[in-house]
Amino acid sequence: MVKNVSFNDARDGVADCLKCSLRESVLFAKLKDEVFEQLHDPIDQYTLPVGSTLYRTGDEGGRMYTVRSGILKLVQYLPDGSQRIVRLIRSTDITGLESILGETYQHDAVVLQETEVCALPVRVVENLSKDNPALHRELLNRWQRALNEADAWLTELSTGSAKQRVARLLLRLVKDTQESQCSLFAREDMGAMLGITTETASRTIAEFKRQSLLVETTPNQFLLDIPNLQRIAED
Amino acid sequence: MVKNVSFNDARDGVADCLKCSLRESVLFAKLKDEVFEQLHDPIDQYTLPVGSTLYRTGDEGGRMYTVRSGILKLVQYLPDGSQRIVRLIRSTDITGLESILGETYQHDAVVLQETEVCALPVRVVENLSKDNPALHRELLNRWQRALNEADAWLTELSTGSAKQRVARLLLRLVKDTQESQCSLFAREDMGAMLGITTETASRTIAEFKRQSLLVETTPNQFLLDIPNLQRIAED
DNA sequence: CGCGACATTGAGTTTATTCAAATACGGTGG
DNA sequence: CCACCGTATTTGAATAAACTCAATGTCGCG
Repeated sequence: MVKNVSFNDARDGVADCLKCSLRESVLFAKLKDEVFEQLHDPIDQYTLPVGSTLYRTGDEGGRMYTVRSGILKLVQYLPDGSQRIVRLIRSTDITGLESILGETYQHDAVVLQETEVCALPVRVVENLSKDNPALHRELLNRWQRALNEADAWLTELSTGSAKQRVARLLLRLVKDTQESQCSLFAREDMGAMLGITTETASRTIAEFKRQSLLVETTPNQFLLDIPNLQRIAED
Repeated sequence: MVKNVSFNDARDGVADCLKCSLRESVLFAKLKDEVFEQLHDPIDQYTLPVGSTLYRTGDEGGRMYTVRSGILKLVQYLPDGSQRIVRLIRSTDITGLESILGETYQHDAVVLQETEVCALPVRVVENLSKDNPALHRELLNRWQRALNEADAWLTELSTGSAKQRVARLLLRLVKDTQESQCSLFAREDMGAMLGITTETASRTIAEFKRQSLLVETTPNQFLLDIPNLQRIAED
């Protein structure tokens, strides 16, 4: 069990959106330079260590977050206390969208790999989207993206045998990148993503290693045998 | 396997939104009467029989649908052809939201109980939402609602033992209604909702019946023993 | 070096799946 | 109205998969 670290003191400073290296792929991609200069509400940047919590279920955040780098898990809990990871948030993703509706956060957002985020006050996003149809449309896109992701987790990661699920998770982790290289999560987290136990996750990964479907190049960096993993994922 | 029935000939006519009995709870709830009178694009109404398909994955629909009555399943398919039901759509729900982004539909939408829908052309919704912040906000709400639902299916309906999942599904089916009464789906569909086999779904339901957790009052109408189902769902 | 956290492995048990058979059910046509 | 057909449900038995609980290994860090 990972201890809860707050991120109060992780503030790096005010982001310079104009010079943002992710400007192309971020929520604000379509905005003109002039618009940024109207921003009097500053956009804060944070760096969050592994195990820290960006926000918690039920918090009244009032902020959405753009992830610049790193990985977060969105976690929900069952009445019996067991956890289920419902989504991963990665570079260029946005999380906490629900706060724009005035809702409290629906998940715990916990850092799996050191993460840099920009905090966007809801007020700012609302104002901007009011007279920026492009931004507004981008918001809808993000919502739909989250929904597609949620559906994919159901269909791909919560259906079929443990071997299939693990294979599909691995393929998902490298899909975007050209590389067939990726790093893995703690077995407990993999279990919580796939709806299987920690032990089953571990056994499956261990077996994949023995079959050279996974080869560890450097610590926690794995090369995947994509064709054979695909065969497992599909049949 | 249910045969595919198109709904081409199911058109009932043009809806009279002003007199809509669901006006309060529908996407257009907050619109003023005058606005409806500006609608030159008519809103068609359809009645769909069980087993028919409202839209298919990949269709370029250009329409969203408000469900007036009945139940639809949203289905996705795995490469091996097996199906997974990712959500149910019921009275006052909207489906096909993705079409407002110009995307094709992400699911097959298949009728489980005779369903009445109103078809909203994307063009109409876009125009209305342009100068109706309330409608616009309602759209966002619907998106978030779908997302919450997707997450809940993952957490509640795809986690834990078959007994727990079935119990949670049953509780979900009566949650909105005051009654502890509900009708059940085909076992094959229940399996596809819960990520279990048809046989396991059947065995579990049969066992619940023997334990009087479910009592059939009239054909396919069941009274639920909610407290005991809750016990099963949670432990 | 040794501690603590995590990963792996083992053995036994439970649960779910598979494949097959039997039963119930709804609707149709005689 | 009843017999019959096709479909869905239920049940059975054997098998396979995943889970539980416990022990052992491994790795990084103080």
